[in-house]
Amino acid sequence: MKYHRIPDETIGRLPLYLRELRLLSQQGRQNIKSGEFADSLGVNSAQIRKDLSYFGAFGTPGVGYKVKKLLRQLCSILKLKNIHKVALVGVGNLGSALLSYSGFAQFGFEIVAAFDSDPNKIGSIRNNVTVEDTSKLSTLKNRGIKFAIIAVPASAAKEIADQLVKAGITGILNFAPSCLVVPKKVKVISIDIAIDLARLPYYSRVTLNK
Amino acid sequence: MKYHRIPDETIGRLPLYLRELRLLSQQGRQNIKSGEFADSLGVNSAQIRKDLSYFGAFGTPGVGYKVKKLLRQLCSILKLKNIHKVALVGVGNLGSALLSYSGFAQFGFEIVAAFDSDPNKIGSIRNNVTVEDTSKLSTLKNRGIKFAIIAVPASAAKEIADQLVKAGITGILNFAPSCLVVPKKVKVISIDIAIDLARLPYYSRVTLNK
DNA sequence: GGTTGTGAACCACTTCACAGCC
DNA sequence: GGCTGTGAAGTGGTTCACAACC
Repeated sequence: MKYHRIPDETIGRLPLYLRELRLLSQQGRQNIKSGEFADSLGVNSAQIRKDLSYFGAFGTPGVGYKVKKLLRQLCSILKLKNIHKVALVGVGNLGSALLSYSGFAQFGFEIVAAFDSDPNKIGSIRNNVTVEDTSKLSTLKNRGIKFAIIAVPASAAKEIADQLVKAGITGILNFAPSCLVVPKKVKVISIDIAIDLARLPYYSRVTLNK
Repeated sequence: MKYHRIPDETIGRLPLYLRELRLLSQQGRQNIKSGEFADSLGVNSAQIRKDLSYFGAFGTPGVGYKVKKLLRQLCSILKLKNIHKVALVGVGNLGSALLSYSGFAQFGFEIVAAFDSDPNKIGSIRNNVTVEDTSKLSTLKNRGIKFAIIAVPASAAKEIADQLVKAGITGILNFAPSCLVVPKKVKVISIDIAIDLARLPYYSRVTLNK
């Protein structure tokens, strides 16, 4: 295939494919065709084949894809073959929930550090992680931690992001309702739960009966 | 302007504009020009003008937009002028965090009901909300609740979604790692935190030094 | 003079459709 | 025969650029 820039949209879908393949694998499925796979994800089958084709030819014409093999390939493409250490900043309600969230493990993520600015929380242990003072964020550089989750109030997020960048973090998952400005080499993915919720009413047909 | 179907992408950005306008309003700003507004959000200024133009002409040539007026217009477009009651299904770690999350209020959302299948949780009170048995989901129909948040394990999500649809819910914010199939009249927005995190390593330049 | 609102141009992603292969 | 991989066509969102307006 000729060279093509790989769309961000494609990268966004690959983890979804991975999630579904895991499910198929657990169900004992050996093979899957792009058509059936697409149906279960609610996308077009050509979309899946095209997405995969950016990275090589993983299937067999007339047969389909081997579930386990494709699973490994996707992990490799997404650089999920090794365990990734993650730092959590902000141990409030949301941060605490994230600390005990089991869903990260399946993609090889492990929260190994937690930070907060509240003296009452610093030093406490949650899910085997000791909460450290945010002034210690610079130590991440020497601890092999490249990813961070921001779960602090909007007012503090920009400052935290700056410190994370200085500490050599290359990827940030941001839950603060704030637009973060970072150098190009750092990737930020922002999730604002309230904003996602705020999109729903628009689509809701106004019904006259209550 | 001629008729145009309004892109989903536009609807996705409007709450972001709303969030930023709130900030500007709090700072006492009276007016904002699309150029400055765009810069603060990291988007193109024509994008903002085009997004708004789908709904009417809200600005003044040569001057810009009145912050408070635009704020009201956006609330109106997004149907956020009234309080929206929300039901939460799944009172685990994430669900509990969502119950005490203060960010929903600014868009007029209020979690007024919570459901779980765990007998130990049913009947308990959290954030002034009594946890009910999931078998009571059908009562939502008569309680004026049109939106729901799913925060249950993937294995239970499909079943819960079906029950929510039957109970007249028109919008779902889904945190379960599962593709939900619902009638067209129901809008689902899915957030899978682990999947968003799983996109980060791909973008991370592999550095040789640890 | 400066900014909005918007048709037109542009660009990028999606879908089609079929050659190639099993 | 059936499905993959992919160039080509289609589609839709983004950006340009400027007329209209304050």
